[in-house]
Amino acid sequence: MAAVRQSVELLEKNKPQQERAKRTYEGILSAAAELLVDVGVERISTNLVAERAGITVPALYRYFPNKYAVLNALGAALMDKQNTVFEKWFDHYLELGDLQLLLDNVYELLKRTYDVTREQVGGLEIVQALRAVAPLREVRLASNRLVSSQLAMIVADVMGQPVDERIQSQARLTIEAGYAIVEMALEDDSLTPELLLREGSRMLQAYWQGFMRAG
Amino acid sequence: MAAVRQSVELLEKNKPQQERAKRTYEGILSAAAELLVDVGVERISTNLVAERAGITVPALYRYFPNKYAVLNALGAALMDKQNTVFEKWFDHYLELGDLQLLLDNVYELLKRTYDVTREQVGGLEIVQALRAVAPLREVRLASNRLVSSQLAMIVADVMGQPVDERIQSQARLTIEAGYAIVEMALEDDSLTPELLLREGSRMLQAYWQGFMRAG
DNA sequence: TGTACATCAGTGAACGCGCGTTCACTGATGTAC
DNA sequence: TGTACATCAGTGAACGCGCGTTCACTGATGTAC
Repeated sequence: MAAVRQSVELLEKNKPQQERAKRTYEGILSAAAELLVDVGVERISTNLVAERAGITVPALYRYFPNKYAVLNALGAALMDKQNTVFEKWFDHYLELGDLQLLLDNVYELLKRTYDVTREQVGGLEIVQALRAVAPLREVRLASNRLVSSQLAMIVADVMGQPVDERIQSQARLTIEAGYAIVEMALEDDSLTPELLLREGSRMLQAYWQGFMRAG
Repeated sequence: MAAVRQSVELLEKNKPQQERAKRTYEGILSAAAELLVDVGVERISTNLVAERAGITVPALYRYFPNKYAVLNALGAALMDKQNTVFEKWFDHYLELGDLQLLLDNVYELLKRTYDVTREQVGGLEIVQALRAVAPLREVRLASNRLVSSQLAMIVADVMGQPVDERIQSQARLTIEAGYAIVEMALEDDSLTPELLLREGSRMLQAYWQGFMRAG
């Protein structure tokens, strides 16, 4: 009797080609981001998005098959930015082949991730929609798994160890904890973001410090 | 022009008094939990909930003013269970006045929180709805703040320190990270929950170990 | 123990509204000649 | 440089449906006498 959740098309339809179309496309994403803040995931609709973007609904349907595809595009763009921050940071400090240098600069990573998420309108709401909306959940999971397996591989390589379950889950946990810390810093205004990010980086440092002594 | 998000009534209306009413009330909550799994937060509606609970919609409105109140009741019940787990664990190991004992048993706390969330139908979905749905977000934040300020107070007391911002954010971060770990263990089936919870507890231990040496 | 009655619990029917989606269309843009 | 034409972009109108919410109501439960 349980209704099986139908799979949802998340891919975009027509790509915008002309200048005007690109503005429309961007306008849809901006409107969606604003509405995520103003009315929330549970209330957002293609009608509302089109109205706020100043276009008619069929124009939206030209580019997106449904509202999940809009949220997906929004989420994918933000995750891309976050992943880029991570990769740049990682590559930069890895140059010397010394993991300790990475550890010493965890705060910088958290702060940059925080900044990039904060700069995006509705950044927090987007990230939380990725957690809560089922068709998007898998997108987020896949992205986090990818990043953490890259992390696990490189760390194992530098330390001359095999990529076992232990190191995989350590990497996975690190990524997940990192995002949780950033989200908390965005969400909670009773403590300053800097303080929370500081503490967060101390936590990750302490975690890896033990591993590096043991390994 | 930005639509201001209206505040939403989250409180229940009539409390069920007779036996039959209690069954109806519980049936509403169970139906909502199932639907959270089957159709997701963005699709759940009072109509769907009433239908699945085997009652008519006005019967639901007898107890809840809207769907947010239903989700709120569901979320509050789960957070209560989680907080109870925490408090029992905390009080139990604090008896000897030794924080180290608490640290040594962090895994147990995470595992019990994991279990209690897993046992609730739609536990993960409920927790994520609490994050993503704005009117509920504050409920979750308030609960986490309360628990972490209690933690901060007791820890400061045992260590003979004042409750400063530093210790407050440390406690806050611990609670938030704890829940993030549990949620990841529930969400990701590519790594075993036990392994992830183990790693999670190692992370929290390493974090506090440094604090206790320093303090 | 029986029943009348007050209160509690749930129903059926109705409402206006915004939702997602599609259609045949008009208008804008860019380019081949 | 001008224009005809193909393609791209967006519109207006319409649809059936499920949504939240309310109403006057019937039926169930419990208790005073």
